[in-house]
Amino acid sequence: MIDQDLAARKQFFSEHLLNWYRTYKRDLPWRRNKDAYRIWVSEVMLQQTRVDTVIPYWHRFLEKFPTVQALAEAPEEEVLKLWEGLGYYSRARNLQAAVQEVHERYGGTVPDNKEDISSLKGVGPYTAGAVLSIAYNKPEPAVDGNVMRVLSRYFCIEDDIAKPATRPKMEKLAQELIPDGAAGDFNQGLMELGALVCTPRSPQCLTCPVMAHCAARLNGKEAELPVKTKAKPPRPEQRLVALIEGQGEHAGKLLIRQRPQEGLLARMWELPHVLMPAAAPAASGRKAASAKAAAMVAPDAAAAGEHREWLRNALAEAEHIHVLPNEWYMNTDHVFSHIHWKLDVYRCKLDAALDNGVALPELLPYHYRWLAADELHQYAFPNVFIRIMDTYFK
DNA sequence: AAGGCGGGGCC
DNA sequence: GGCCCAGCCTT
Repeated sequence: MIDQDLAARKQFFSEHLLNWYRTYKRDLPWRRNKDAYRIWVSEVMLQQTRVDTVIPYWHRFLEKFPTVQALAEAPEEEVLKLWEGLGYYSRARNLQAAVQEVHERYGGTVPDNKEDISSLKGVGPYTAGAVLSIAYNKPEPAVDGNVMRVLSRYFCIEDDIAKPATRPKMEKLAQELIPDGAAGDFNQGLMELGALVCTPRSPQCLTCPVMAHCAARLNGKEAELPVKTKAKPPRPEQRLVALIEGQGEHAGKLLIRQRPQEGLLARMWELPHVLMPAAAPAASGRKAASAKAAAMVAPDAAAAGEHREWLRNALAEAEHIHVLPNEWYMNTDHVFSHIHWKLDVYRCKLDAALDNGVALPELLPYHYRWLAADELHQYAFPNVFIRIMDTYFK
């Protein structure tokens, strides 16, 4: 394509996308004003998370922490609790740390320049560009997955968008397209088009404001673009969960623990569980009754016996929690991007004959506590454990 | 460059 | 029930 055609194609895109956005944009709560803090919170929540999921979280979060100062001074457990179920919990911890820095170093005003805002925890190229353009109308690109998909189609770019090296190229292009004085609306329009029209599968080209000059469409390649290598499948982990039921003064309660400070689901609460080493092929465990019904099939007797023994030994050795596992209760799955937990849950009692104290020293990796049904709201749990405990408490 | 880090929606 | 959606961090 000669330069003049490319320039015209860019000009057409910028103009028509901006007009389309201003006519059809959704009425989202964080679009009601230009408060940089409110927009920042929305952008962090929207990382890897859909708009419909984010809206109720955003309302609860802003109601509880309406200002930079309120979030800066909040206890971390409260922040984590309001993030419960959204996933990627480091986003919440990074956001609070960053807001504390804004409170202390910038007097509560979110920085309006690339260098300062990019130095904040959890603020990468996308979030920096989004806040600068949407809140301050600065001509900075905000390239997320939607934008890469839209640009790769409209300009028929065949670079693999899963490769980090593709990003700078897309950012340069996105910046060149920003119309004078309209960075915020244009950047939001790019993402809005990706979310509503130029969707990952079955793009709605006939309603697209820039279809007339879309290179992928003109070449019949809108379904093949963007090029994106697939992620590796998550590695499976068989885990055994102890549903430890209190007795005596703890009757009706379950034993829960808080995860370590760092790593997966850091500082979240959960039911105690242990990793079961990959079973030998001979004792693989579960009746292969039609794969479809596998959702709730008990392990066979031999596998359940191995499970109970492993659960008892592992909890005793690693945690000094001595349990007597009883009957299998349920199974469920929890899939992360990189791990696939297959959980078998066993009802357990503490072994009265052995050390069954649960006021354990801080030296242990986990911190244990008894939980009553009406105390569930006080702790932040990953959804998978909420499901199990809801089932148990009815 | 590659891997760690959650959870939900669509077909 | 298997497919997809992905920014920022650390290593």
